[in-house]
Amino acid sequence: MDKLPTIKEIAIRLNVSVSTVSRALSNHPRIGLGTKERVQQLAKELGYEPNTQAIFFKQKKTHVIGVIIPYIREDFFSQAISGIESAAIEHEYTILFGQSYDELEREIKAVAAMKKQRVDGLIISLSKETNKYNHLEALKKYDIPVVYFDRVPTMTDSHKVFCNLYKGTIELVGWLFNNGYRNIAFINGPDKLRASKERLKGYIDGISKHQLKVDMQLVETTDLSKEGTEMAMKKLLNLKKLPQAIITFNDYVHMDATQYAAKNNIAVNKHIIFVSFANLPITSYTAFPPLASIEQHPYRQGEKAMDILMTILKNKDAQESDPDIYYTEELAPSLVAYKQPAMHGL
Amino acid sequence: MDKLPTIKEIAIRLNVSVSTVSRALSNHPRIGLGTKERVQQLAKELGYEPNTQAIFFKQKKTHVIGVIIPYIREDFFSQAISGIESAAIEHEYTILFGQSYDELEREIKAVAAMKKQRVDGLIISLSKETNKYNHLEALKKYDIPVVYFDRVPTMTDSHKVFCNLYKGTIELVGWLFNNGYRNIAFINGPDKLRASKERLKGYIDGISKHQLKVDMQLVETTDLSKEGTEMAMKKLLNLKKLPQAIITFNDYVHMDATQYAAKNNIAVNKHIIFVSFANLPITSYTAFPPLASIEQHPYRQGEKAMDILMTILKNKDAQESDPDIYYTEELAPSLVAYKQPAMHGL
DNA sequence: ACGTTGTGCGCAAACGGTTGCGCACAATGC
DNA sequence: GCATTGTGCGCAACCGTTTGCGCACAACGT
Repeated sequence: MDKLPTIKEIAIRLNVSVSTVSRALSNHPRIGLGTKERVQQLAKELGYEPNTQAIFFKQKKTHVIGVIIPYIREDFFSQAISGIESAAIEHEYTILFGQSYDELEREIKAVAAMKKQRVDGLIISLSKETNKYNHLEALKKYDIPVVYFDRVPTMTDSHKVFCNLYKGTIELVGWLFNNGYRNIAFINGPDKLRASKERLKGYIDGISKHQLKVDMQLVETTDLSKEGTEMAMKKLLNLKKLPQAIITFNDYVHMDATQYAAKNNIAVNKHIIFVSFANLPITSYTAFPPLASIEQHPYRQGEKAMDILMTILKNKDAQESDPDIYYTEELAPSLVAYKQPAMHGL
Repeated sequence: MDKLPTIKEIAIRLNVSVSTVSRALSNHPRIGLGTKERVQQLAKELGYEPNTQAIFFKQKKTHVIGVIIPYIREDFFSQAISGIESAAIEHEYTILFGQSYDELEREIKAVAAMKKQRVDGLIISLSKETNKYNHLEALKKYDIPVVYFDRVPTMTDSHKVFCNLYKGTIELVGWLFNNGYRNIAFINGPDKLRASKERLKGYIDGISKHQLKVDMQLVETTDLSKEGTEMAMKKLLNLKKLPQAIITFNDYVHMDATQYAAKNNIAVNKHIIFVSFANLPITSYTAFPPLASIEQHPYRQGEKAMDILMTILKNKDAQESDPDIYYTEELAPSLVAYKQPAMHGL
């Protein structure tokens, strides 16, 4: 409870000025050797530790970066934040944490909180609802750079890291094709999501690439709820010609879809095979794991986002900031095949 | 890039002193109505927002609390942090995030980082390795209160929130007994873990309570790795008399155990039924969900921990802090039964 | 002996606010 | 008419640290 030792304390005890103490501690050349030693000695004895709050305040820096994600419970985001943290530690930064729960309103509040705390930078994965960016533009006034990851905005004047799901989907279709599947269905996410648009484009181009006909009856969407997915599955299972394979939007949809299929007496991964996105570790324990999945490298996305942010901050310090440079890092997704599917339907 | 408006700015423009501006903005009674209005008007026009860093610095507060957990990827902890966050928002606090990855060394570094940032308080769930508390004791010097949750220390002079797993285990045994099971095995976690000790005590007392004989052959331990769990299962499946039910340390062990059992031609949840701890949402998608699970209320533990921390901080502000009061909140676990098991072996 | 250069250190401002105290003036009471 | 009380505002210190500048003194060259 007694006051922490300050530079002033040391100054008084040693009968020197605070500036001398400050310089002695930072090894300034103009300070005599003897004085330096006495200061450093006493500092050690007193267990002096500089008040970083005061320093940061003076430097107008906090050494804190904000991270806002939709849901920490989603494995994808907890991996991403781990990647961010690991990069942050290397640069001696710490992380201020906030969730948007996919709600714009919460996102705005979280951004405001970060602004209040004067974070040095912000890394964010946008909420599903985010359709305007005033709250994020506002950070420019405070000179707080923003790096987006995974759920990135459409505007080009922003720094971002993401996984190219267009290519990923093409790869997934290709893998199915190469394993002999032709009648490939797709349960996509909500239309307005960038992630959905990319996947759809990839699906269409992937199908076309192999000289197959794109049949929009094979494409359903889900709002990502269990019910939405079941409705989509119902339609697919009611088609005259049952699909041979189903691509799902992500592993959560996958799990709902396969569960529904199983309930409806489909031999999952035999009768119809399922492939997905996300590569959740947990799927290996599920009753019906996807036979292939597109890994989106959340950890690496997080690391990259932090690296970019650090570059921006360093440049800013060096007054070399060119406000017209925008960093974009596009990661290649990778297809993870869990098993070769038993050939079927050929 | 141009400077943010400060109180000084406003003072100069209005030709009043900074103190007047400061008071006008905080509605001090001694400031004339006219002046107040002019100040507030100009502040609005300029988009003035107080520099919280400066205020916090002066007040020696940060309005930030640190949270350190072992793994954010574990659903339990991501739920807990969500609970902490929700309570934090209510009190206008933000969260500085850190993981220990169950390593003491990392925990120490994370604590040091929090200390550096001068968090107002710390909420922590200890790493498995943590056997000494110097790094946490050190926070006392900085007057940073610590609240532990779930993985709490043994010492009594600490604030803590946890779920009584002793009672939970007794309940689990009782549920099995009531459903007709007698030959109940138990795969526990590492002996040194408090969580393991509690469960073991609960198991023994639960068994005894129903006039059954405690047979230590039915108790195995795992280091929580897949291999460790498989070894434990192997021993249990090799007993002359196969257990009728198996209690596992948590849902992760459960999944490894049931997977192993299935591979060895055990009809999981028929031949032997499985119950567990943790109540992961994901288990409902798994091939072999536990028939009952002990919910440990991570979200509520997080909320509670934050509430306690807030009480401590409030009292400290009011100078009413009695350093000898230690808050302990013991949550009752709840048993969640997924299905009534088909009666068996009677 | 005098200017030059180097060495060791202190003064004071600055970062952006808050706050105790005091001062000047007006209104009030008696 | 004089003391009292209230009103409106400014001065200056303070939080803990950094840093430009200047001062005093010594060592040096010539």
